[in-house]
Amino acid sequence: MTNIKKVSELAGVSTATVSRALKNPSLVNVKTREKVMEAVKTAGYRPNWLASSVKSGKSNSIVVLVPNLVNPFFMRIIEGIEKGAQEHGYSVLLGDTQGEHKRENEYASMLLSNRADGLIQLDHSFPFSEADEDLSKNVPLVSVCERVTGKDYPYIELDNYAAGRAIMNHLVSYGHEKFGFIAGQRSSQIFHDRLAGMKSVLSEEGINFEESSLVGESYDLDTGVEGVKELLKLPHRPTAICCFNDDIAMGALFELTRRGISIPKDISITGFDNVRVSGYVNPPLTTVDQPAFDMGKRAVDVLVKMMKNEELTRKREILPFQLLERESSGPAKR
Amino acid sequence: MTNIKKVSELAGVSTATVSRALKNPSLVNVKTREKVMEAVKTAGYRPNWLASSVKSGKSNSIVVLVPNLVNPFFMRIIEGIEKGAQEHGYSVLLGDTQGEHKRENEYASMLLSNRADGLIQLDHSFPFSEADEDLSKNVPLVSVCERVTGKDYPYIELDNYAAGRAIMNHLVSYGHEKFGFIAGQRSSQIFHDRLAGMKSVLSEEGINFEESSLVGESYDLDTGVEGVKELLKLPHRPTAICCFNDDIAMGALFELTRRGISIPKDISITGFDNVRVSGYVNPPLTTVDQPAFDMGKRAVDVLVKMMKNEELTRKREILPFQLLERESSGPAKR
DNA sequence: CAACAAAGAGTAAACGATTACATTCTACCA
DNA sequence: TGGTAGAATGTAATCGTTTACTCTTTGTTG
Repeated sequence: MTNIKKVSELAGVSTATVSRALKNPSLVNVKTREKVMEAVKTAGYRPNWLASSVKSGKSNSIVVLVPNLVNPFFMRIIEGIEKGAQEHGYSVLLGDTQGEHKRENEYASMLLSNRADGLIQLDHSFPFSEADEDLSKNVPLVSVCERVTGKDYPYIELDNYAAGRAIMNHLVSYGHEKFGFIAGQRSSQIFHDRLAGMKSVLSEEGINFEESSLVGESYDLDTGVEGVKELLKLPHRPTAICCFNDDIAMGALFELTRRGISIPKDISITGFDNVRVSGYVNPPLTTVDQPAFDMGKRAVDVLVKMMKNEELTRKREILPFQLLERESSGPAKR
Repeated sequence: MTNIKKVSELAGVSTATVSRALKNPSLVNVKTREKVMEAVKTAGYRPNWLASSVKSGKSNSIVVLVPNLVNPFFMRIIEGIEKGAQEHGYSVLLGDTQGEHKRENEYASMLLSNRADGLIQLDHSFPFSEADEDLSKNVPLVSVCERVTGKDYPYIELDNYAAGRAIMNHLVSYGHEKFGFIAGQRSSQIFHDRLAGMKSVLSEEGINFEESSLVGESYDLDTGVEGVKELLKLPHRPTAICCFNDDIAMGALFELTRRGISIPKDISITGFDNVRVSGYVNPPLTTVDQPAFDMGKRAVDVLVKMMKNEELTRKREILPFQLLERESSGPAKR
């Protein structure tokens, strides 16, 4: 192992000088500096990151808790996180939780053992009730997409209420009156926000919201398939189906098409997230674009502030969304 | 900060005893052990991971170099890596390279500064020619999917040659004679393997391979769209299009459908990877299933062996593939 | 020319753990 | 009863850096 001592001997100076030459060059004489650099080069020396970190007490790493890596929307967020982390000089530790509390706890405890300095979650589950009590303390934690109910951790999201309204306004303007909804977990805060937004438009239009028209409990393609099956059994078949993400919507689209139901002629479909492939299915999905990359990047900005104990100007960051009216939605069939 | 010294004072023992009680309990008397555990609990002590790592010289972390996080096939591999790493007690550092050598180099140098002990790449580009020369040494490195040409780093992949043959046999058995190919980077080894497999079948069948039928240079949905545009301009329109991954295939499917060309009646399409959504487009894609999760997990197994300086029984791990004959391929139009 | 500031470099003490070695104590056996 | 093995614990060195503190040298100013 080539350590700082070897370099110092090679350069004929003390280890302190080597360290200064590398980290704080202005403190050492130009000629010595050059000698040191020369020695560094010939020795092939790289400062031991572990050692510096132990000294500073900072690992310069952040953990990202992701329920599921295969979701391209999450991954886009993580790309943003990665970029932001890199710019701030942090590394990203991947915490694939698969939704298990045990794993979430494991990754989160990295904060307590100095393996990581902060945590970003793409879920709303941490810190959960049975979580390690030390972790419920004021650790640097930021939520993206979701917010933690009852706690006041900062979070980055978009105005899901407004987005819900936007989708529903769009459909209502096409004359739809009978809706189906395929959703994810009921515990999700953003689910309630979006639904509330949609309901607000419905009530303005004097349209009833029926509990039976809300089906589904998770987020994958199959949820869309099963959701459609359920919705088609309803006494009044919906003319528009709002899905809470693009995967669900693509599943729904698949099942409807398979049954010979034409989109959007017979039924309109909307998604959410604007994952890339949603623009390449037939027909392309009407959906809400979320600035996923930016959300990730902003999350890091906020987290870095917290880790540096800087004051946060606000706990809540709302990013803009955009309704993409594509071909999966159209005039209601009468 | 609660450190081992505080705990030792609280328990009325030396720091050595505390350390032993935690890491090597059999060396400590039961009663003392309990006292220590008690103190650990009341102090809320967690061993400082950085400090232990400095001592051992091992960071117990591995870096994963990914060209692109949004690809669900890569992400499935990474899920496998994550799982494997966790089981072996390693953490995963995310290295999103976006295909840039500079970034690859940055992440790879984590190995030299003790920030990580090993590296897994989902790409074939590292170590590239201009790479830091220290990195070209014998570092623990495993490639998944791709292999590094010219070097003998271990790699995990499937028999792409055979998979290429399987796809082509399938199409030939449907009577296809005129093919189009939409591919990714020419520098990719697996690309050549698959193409060679396909060509071998063609030559057995006495079918000519035309250079002009091979288009495309990257891996995304647009590559499929553009590829189709190009292929349709050919003097003899292909009756089957082989795409080198599912994203390309879905792009192709999208563009063909948009032009009113019916799949598979007019043209058959095949993909590769079996990403989840490929079974939920209309029609579902004929593709090759790769055991992505297992590939990731196996890569970690191999890497861990390397990091422990154990002997590798073999450098090359070939995993089984499966041809999924779905509805995007069918009898050739005559 | 005395006095003092500033620059440059070295010494040694941290950081928080682990562990080789030394020490103490008990128990057992000849 | 003396000797020894083994268990249990403490002391202090160590990992590779960083940095507070000290010392020397040089330059500046009244």
